Amino acid sequence: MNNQQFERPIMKTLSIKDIAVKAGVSITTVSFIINGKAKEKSISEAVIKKVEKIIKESGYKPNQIARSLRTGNSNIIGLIIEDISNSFFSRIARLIEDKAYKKGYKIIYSSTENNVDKAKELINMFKSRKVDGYIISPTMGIEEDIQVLLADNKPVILFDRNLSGVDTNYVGADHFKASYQSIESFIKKGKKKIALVTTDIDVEQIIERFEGYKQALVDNNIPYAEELVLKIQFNQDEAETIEEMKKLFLSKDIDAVLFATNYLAISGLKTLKQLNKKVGDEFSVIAYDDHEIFELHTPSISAVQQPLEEIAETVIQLILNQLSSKSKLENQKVIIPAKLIER
Amino acid sequence: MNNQQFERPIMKTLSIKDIAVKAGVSITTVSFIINGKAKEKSISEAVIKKVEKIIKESGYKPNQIARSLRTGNSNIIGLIIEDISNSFFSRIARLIEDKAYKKGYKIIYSSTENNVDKAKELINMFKSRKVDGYIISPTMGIEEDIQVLLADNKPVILFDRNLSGVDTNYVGADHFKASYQSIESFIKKGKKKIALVTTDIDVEQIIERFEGYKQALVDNNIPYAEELVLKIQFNQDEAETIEEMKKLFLSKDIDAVLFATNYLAISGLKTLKQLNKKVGDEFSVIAYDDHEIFELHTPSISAVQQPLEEIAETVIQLILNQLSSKSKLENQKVIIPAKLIER
DNA sequence: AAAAGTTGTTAAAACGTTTTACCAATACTT
DNA sequence: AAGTATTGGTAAAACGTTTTAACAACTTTT
Repeated sequence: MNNQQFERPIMKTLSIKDIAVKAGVSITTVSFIINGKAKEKSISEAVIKKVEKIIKESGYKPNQIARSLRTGNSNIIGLIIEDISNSFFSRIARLIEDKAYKKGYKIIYSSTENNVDKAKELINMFKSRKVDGYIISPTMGIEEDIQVLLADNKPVILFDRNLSGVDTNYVGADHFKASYQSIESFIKKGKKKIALVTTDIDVEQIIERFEGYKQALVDNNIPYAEELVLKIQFNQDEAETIEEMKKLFLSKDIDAVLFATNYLAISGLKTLKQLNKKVGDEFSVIAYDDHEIFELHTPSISAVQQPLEEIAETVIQLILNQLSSKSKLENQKVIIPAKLIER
Repeated sequence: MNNQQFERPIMKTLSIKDIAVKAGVSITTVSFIINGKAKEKSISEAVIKKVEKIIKESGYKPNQIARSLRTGNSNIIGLIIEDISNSFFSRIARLIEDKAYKKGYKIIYSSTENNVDKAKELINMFKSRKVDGYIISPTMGIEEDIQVLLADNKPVILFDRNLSGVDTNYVGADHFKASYQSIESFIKKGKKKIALVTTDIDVEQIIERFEGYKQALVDNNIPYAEELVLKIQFNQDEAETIEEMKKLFLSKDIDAVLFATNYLAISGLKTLKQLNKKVGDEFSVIAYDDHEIFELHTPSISAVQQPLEEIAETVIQLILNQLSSKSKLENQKVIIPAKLIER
């Protein structure tokens, strides 16, 4: 690498003081004008105009850091998700970002990779950056940290998965029901040997999907058989996942399978492709969480579609309510129905 | 909504002063210890131990806002991308985040939606938040804003697409060559009527793909025909895009098509599905930017794969170098080869 | 024995805001 | 004419750090 060096010219950035001096008024006056308190503080129209003109011309932007230090809030919302490269999360993130942005809030996000330590660290980092509120798709084990946030009176909205130990806001889909309905749709088609491929992480939404699966079987007089449930280790290498699935698909005379997450479904489709086994009348598949792939696949794959837009909207609504209210609002759990898209 | 109210208990967060008082030393001493300058400032071993113990026990975390205000930097890198819900960007973002994180830097990201005004706004927001450096996949029209950042001596790394007007660092794939090779691979298979579906946005990487397409044709004595190039308006409704593609695919006796972006390829596959036209020997397809869909599609779709890992690594390397150097380093343009994955 | 270092520590300024409390001058009431 | 509001504005404290410059008390060098 070529390390030829240049001198660093120093360009002083403008401060409120510079504006005040230029306008011949006090810092206070400028501050009032910037913050829209000019009327309230009865600053004369002439002064307002003059200061605003100078601000516009000079391109002055208040230092948000100083502002945050003084006011104690940052207009930033921390978003903690499992993995931004998962399309479910990236799409939610995008929606949340858009909506927050329109209300003057910015988002800092980070991925936990479903790792408790990283999640805790992220919460700490956000805390020391004084974010105004938290939107979290939690991992197990951060209950206490969330309690601390709540004790500190910060708004916290959990989404996608609830944390049974903590009493806070939650927005998520009705996973039990969606799972139940998926299985019922299999049964209506005459399926008998219905498998479930799920992950081994113990989070509420995964458990619910599992429960929905079991309950639907039982309610329809099909005995629940443990060997038809494959639990894939989280973060396991995809090749290994495919091997495990192959075993399942080959050994039992399975005629339908519900995948509890979209990435598992994708691995499942890869598995089927390798086995040269076609999805169709004798072998039905439903994926949990829709994905562009499923629509395009030949044949198209049915999927449970979570109402992303609605989830994002609710999440942002809840947090903004909390942020604008001086007192703590009562916690809400919002369960939104998910939709089975049959293809 | 139930607005039952609770009182907000106030829990004072610890400051360095609290620690100093508790330890019976000055704030300065605590600060030195926190910042690893204890040795250098010859603080006694006993005091160091005592203060560290108190810090650990109390769970004190320095207020990063105050720290930023004082030092003028934030340990935050701003990442500006086109759209986090596009898998190319979300995967890059994730890699960059991971790598930055390991070096003690945090990432704030935001999407521009390829909108100049939003991009400018984001730069301003990052500026007022005093981010230490910028990683940007730029839109046209923000050249000046970037110049301002550079004049202010902030490290800026562009990626994915270069901005011809600005002299700064850039990391991207060799789009011209990858496109050229894709077309050549078509020609080797005996294709004659090769179409290009691209977008109308005038960014360098798109133009390069177009140039590669043209050049490969010319070099192989196939006349370039304007009517075989379809430029899709950015952000256009997908239904309309599909209509336009239908027209193209039906009207000319096209035997191969290169899609200049992965989302266009996905729309293209949907179009073909609707037309009941199969990808295969008589109709070849290559997508630019790989996507899980392409591997899984029946038949599998060839794609140009950008070396995400390498791009992310280079980007982060460049920016960290700049950040740790007190003087400005010479700008670098790093072009990384992209790989055509034939499926 | 005076000068020069070293060791261990600290007071106070500075970063750029917001906000409280206050002031001066004029206008309105009584 | 005295008191009271209103208008238009400001000085200074505070937010929680980092860092500079200094100091006291020793120790070593001359």
